[in-house]
This record gives sequence, structure tokens and C-alpha cells, in this order.
Amino acid sequence: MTLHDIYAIIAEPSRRRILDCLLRSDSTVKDLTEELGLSQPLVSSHLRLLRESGLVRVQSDAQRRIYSLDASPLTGVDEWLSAYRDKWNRHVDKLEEHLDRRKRLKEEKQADETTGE
Amino acid sequence: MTLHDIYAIIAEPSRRRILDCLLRSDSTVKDLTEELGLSQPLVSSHLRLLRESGLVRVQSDAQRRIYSLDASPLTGVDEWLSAYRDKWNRHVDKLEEHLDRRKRLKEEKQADETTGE
DNA sequence: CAATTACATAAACTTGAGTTTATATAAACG
DNA sequence: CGTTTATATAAACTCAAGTTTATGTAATTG
Repeated sequence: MTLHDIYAIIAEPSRRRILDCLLRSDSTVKDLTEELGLSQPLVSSHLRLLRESGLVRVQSDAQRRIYSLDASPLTGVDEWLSAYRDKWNRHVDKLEEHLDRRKRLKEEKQADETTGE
Repeated sequence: MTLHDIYAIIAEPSRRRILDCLLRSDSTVKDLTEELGLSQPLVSSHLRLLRESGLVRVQSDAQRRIYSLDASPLTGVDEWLSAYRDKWNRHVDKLEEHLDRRKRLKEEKQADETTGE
């Protein structure tokens, strides 16, 4: 589980928060420190890893570094997940079947009661 | 990044391999150790975490423990990813536009050459 | 040019995850 | 029963990730 692995990169909550920020808008390091309440060196070190994994790009503006998102390295995770997506969809389907069945039985019961009265 | 976090759980390569095995078929601990070439205590400890995170279920059969997959805890990851999926789709769209444009230009160029000869 | 702003990086520390080795438990088997 | 099979768990070790503190480096500003 080295940090060259995209799964380990997104396992860190602060890094996900950084990505979530960048998903909304490009940001400087200072923007991120203020928005997330993290120390500047910490944000910088996380950004370094995010850079190395290809998830963010930098652009210089005088002293500032403007970071922006590149989500494409996440496609691998998405592909891995897709195999499991089928599983839980089937599970949800079964749950819906179950609920539908319950609902139908309940409605039939109510119909019986009204006719009975 | 505690191990009670589903992202950290799936960050471990061996754990993902275990899940991939269970995606294909339910397995005993021994099955997994042989298929993955890991020590028995290691597999057991990973399975413990997978159990605690709700990703696997156990069923006893005499001395054996048959593990099976429950993918539903992964829905959260999937939902988080979905926000980014739009991003890279747009990126792919742009790439396709680019390639289409190249292809069109190339075809036009070839048409010019044939008429020119 | 001195002071400030924005950021990166190095050093040192802490903690916990992954792993191995050794041991406990519990069922099957002879 | 004693032994083997299947698994869990405890103890101990290693190493690297996350964090803080301190410092370096550009570019900006007064």
C-alpha cells in the first residue's frame, strides 16, 4: 500500500477534501488551508502527492500556485468498482422486490378490511 | 486515515485481491491463502477488517469458515466517485472531439490528394 | 532594498498498519 | 482419546505515512 497507488492516495480524508474543493473551483494553497483548516506545509505535502499521482495540475501566477483537478486517474478505481456495482444493484433489486411484495400484501390486506366492514 | 474508513480498507492491495476472489466465489480461509499466496494469519487479519467494515460475511461449516462478499458498503465510494465521473467524461468527450476533428481533416486531405493526382 | 506574502521542503517525531512467529481453540478423524 | 485440520488471536517488529516545527526561496510591495 504505497502512496504511488491511487487507492492509497484517495484513502486520506484530507486529500479527498482537497479534491472536493478543487472539484468546485481551482484554488491556491492558501485558499485550501483556509477552507480546510489545515497547516500550509500539510496542504503542500498533500498537494505534492496529488501532483505525483496526476490528480492535480499546477499553474503559476506570480507567487501563487493555482491548483486544478484532473479526475482521469480515478477511472481505474471506477473500473474496479464497476464489477461490484452489479452485485449491490442486484442486492437493491432484491430489496425492492421484497418491499414491493410487502406493499402489495399490505394493500390487499387493507382492501380485505374495507370490504369486510 | 483509520481502518474504520472504507477507503482505507480497499486501499490495501491484498484486501482488494481477497474481495476479487470472493466476487467470483465464496471461499474458506484456506482457499484464499492458497489462491493469494499469503500466510494464514495475514489472511485472517485482513478478513477481520473486511468483516468489521461489512464487506464480507462469514458462515460456519464445521471447522471451516466460508466467507462471502457484501458489496453494499462500497456504494459510498461509488457516490463520491460519481461527482468526478462527470469530469473525466467531459475530458474524454473533448478528446473524442479532437480525434474526430483530426480524422475529418485527414480524410479531407486525402480527398484533396486523390483529386489532385 | 527591507519587509511581507505565498509556497515548498527538510528534519524530527508519533503512531499505527502490515507482517511474521508463536500459540490458543475447536471440530474432525483415526 | 491423541492427532490432524482449519482458523483466530496475541505479541513483537518494521517501516512508512501524517503531522508539526523550522527554514529556504521566489515574487510583491512599500
